[in-house]
Amino acid sequence: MIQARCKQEDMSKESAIIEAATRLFLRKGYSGVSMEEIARESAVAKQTLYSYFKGKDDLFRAIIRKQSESFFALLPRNDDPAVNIEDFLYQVGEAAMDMMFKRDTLELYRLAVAETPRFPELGELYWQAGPQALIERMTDFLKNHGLTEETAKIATEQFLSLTCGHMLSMALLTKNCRPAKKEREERIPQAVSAFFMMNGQYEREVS
Amino acid sequence: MIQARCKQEDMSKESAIIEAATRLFLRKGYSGVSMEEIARESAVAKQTLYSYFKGKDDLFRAIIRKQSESFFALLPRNDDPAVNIEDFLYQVGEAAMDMMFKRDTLELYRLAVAETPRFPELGELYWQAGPQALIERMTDFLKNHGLTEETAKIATEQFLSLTCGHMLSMALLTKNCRPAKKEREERIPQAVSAFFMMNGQYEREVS
DNA sequence: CCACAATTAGACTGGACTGTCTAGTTCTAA
DNA sequence: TTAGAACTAGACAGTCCAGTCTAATTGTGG
Repeated sequence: MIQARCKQEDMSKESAIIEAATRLFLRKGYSGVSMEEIARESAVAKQTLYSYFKGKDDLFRAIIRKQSESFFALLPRNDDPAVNIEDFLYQVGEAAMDMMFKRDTLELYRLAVAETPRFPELGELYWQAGPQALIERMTDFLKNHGLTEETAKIATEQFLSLTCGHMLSMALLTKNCRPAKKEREERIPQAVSAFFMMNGQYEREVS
Repeated sequence: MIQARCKQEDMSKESAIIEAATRLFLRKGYSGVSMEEIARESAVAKQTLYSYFKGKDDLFRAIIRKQSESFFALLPRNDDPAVNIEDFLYQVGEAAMDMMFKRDTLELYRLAVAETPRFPELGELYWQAGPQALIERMTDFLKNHGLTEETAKIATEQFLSLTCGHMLSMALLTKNCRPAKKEREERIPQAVSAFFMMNGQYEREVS
């Protein structure tokens, strides 16, 4: 009565639940959402909800887990050793910021931070799937371009801190306010030139 | 019956409430604490609670407001123009990290991030009283030492991102795990030398 | 000693929420 | 066609909580 039927309902009950729950959790936080609301929003009976998921925490874990993985799957994965460092830095910087400052990513980040005391493994997971994964990829790339393990790690952390650090702190403490594309973009060349100053031994063939 | 009486109960009801509520909110978050619990913990009747504060949100706002101001009151406030830049950077870096990575500060930060959607003015307040205040002080200092407005602002943000950025992200997503003093201290000279590389025109008379 | 204010314990209201249960309905596969 | 699975709506039990109310107690100033 509430919603038109779909023919291909094989997987669609579960995915409707997941979709609605994701939307609600990202928008209103863990405590802000009730199972009834999720059931209503996904046009499914409460019983069905509980037949797919053991309980609210189980559903929440599943949602956030899936969501964080799919978010961060978009992180740049450039292991072409032919690319020079400068181009790589520009790519990573831009991709990382585009990703990090999307509304949904910020909300997920907020949610992860907020619920880390209650669901510590989600904070861990989020860190691993997101920032840590990016750090590893970037470190590997730099190692393949002649930096030592230690230097590569430090340079990576510094580069990401420079691009995202300040604006991330600010965005997390401000409702509905994300940095403008333009403002974001100024930070990349700053961070790139900082990188080269601190690792002066590398060539800079591009402008 | 529960607790021995104190003679000087003038202000002590209210301060007992504030103290207990602060402890509880920092430990368990907004939704995780009930008014009954606060009343019990501060050895006060529920009615008294409501005579001092209009409701849970009113109490919460008061607590977080006060707490964030008192936390950040400890931020370094060095406007002695005789101090050279390098010393200043070391001072600020150390103070900022000591402050930022205390358990209570991290919990407050987490709380502010978590409740920003619900209490936007608290996120704003936290940002103003904390990071923003530090940025302004540091920017002023640098302007008094010859940097332009724009350069000072950029250098400040970069310096703070470099010292705190990466470790803050990690600490927020990890329960009960703060970076060790030793690990924190390595970052300061890195950030200081980055500062001077990017602002090469300034003398470096100290090691 | 009295009047009044502050405080207390605890009951209570009204509402929200999780998770279960029931009884009926639709879908599907044999 | 029919049996069983999946699903539905909605009631329900049990818990928790914010905020109010009452009746009693304590402390204090006059």
